[in-house]
Amino acid sequence: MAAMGGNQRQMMEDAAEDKFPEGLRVLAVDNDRVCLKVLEVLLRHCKYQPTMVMDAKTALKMLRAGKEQFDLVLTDVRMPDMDGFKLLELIGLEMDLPVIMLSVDCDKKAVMKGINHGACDYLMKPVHTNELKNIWQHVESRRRSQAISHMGRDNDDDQRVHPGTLAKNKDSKRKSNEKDSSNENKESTHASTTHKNTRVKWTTDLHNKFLEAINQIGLDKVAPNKILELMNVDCLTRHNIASHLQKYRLYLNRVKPNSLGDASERQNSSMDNQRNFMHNHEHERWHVSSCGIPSWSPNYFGATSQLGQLTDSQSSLCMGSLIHGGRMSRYLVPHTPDVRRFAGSEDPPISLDNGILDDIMLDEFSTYSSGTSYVDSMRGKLMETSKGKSPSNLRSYFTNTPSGRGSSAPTNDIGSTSKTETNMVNSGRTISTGSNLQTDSFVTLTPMPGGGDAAGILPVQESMVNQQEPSDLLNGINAFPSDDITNLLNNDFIGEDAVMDG
DNA sequence: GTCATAATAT
DNA sequence: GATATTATGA
Repeated sequence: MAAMGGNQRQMMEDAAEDKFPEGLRVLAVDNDRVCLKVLEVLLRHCKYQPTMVMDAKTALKMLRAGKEQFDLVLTDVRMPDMDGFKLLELIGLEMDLPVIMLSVDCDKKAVMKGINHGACDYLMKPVHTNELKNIWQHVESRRRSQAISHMGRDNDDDQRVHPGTLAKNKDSKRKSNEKDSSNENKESTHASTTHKNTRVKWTTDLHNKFLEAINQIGLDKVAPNKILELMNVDCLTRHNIASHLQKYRLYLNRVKPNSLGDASERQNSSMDNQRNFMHNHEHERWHVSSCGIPSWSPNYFGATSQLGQLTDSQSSLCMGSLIHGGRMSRYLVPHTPDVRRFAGSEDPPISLDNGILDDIMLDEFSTYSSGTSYVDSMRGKLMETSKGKSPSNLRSYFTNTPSGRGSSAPTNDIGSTSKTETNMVNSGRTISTGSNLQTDSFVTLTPMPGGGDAAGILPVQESMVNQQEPSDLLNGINAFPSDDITNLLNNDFIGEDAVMDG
């Protein structure tokens, strides 16, 4: 690594001298035909090789296609289909290319926005030849910094550079794939448009699409390629899906381990339950879960982050209700996006007329609020917790993932883990009762292996959730104390007839 | 297509 | 440092 010094540097310099500024390949994007023409003339005048495009989407397509290699992108800020900032952002995400913004607007904010989004320069229109003469420097300096960053690495012969601003590429150990991409790169000395292997962030939207696809296919027939097809999302690969699917399955296994009891029997009875449930709770089943909150963490499939995402006021609303001996339904209120409606009111409307679910629920809660010894003891613990003891040990029961550092065999843990989880459900619930938990500890409540996970699995279509009546949501959520209910909820995803409404 | 595990992010 | 998430390779 350190052995590189002179030689490579010299080569870089040579390359730079050979190629810049002449022949710099510039992709210019502007929806204004006249501006574009002027720009083209100027660029040619500067001995660059301009390619002119009138809209950002086309530009992006060209860049993604990679047929032509570009060294730099010049883009207008204001464009109808996709503005320059968006284009800038996407380029930053997917490839390493210097982007220069063009605008008639010399507003400081706009400039800052451009720079913050990763633009390497911001030029005012009309652009002058002198300014264009210098743009090659951005390419050169970027190239240098790339080379330097490569010098710090062993034998890493590809052209990838720093992580992008919005997504980081992993560019360390790459094996067979690496060869492929470096071969591609050899087609041209300009590697600028090489795509980064971005790390996919599974946002709620993405996950919803994923679930939607699974629902369409049926969990038993599901396969990465099919999902990929149905999801129809650019930039996603089969591998991305496979990885996510793997995680999803692990999750399902964890919350509904087949190791407990007779799997087929369980399945059948749950299916019956499911039908009943679907009949009575046609809406709840899909709405229980999703909060429509953009980022799911730490337990994506469990609803863990839902409370984690709550604002302070929402959290305190939870606490308030709980502390006052409220029923479960109350503290669940904040799970819904509709909580804001209640933020200022004492009692959200709660209806509990959902037959079996509510009976179960009421049973559960009457027991728990009337103070059995078990509950009392747990409450005691709770109070300790709320006095500052970290409940993280409890949390681990809920957030426990079978994969530590990838080395453990997930399936081995499942049986025992989930059993523990099940046992912990009550304590989890109790915890929530009395303490003024921090959001973090609160989070532990939701992913109960029972309905909690059902809630987690169900993250579908936030819009639906948003429209949902709080009472519906509550009824759905309230289902989770019951194991049976839990099963049937889980079966919404497992059964073939799990169809998402809407 | 699935799984185990490595790499990376939090 | 532990854990979660995602990528990768078999």
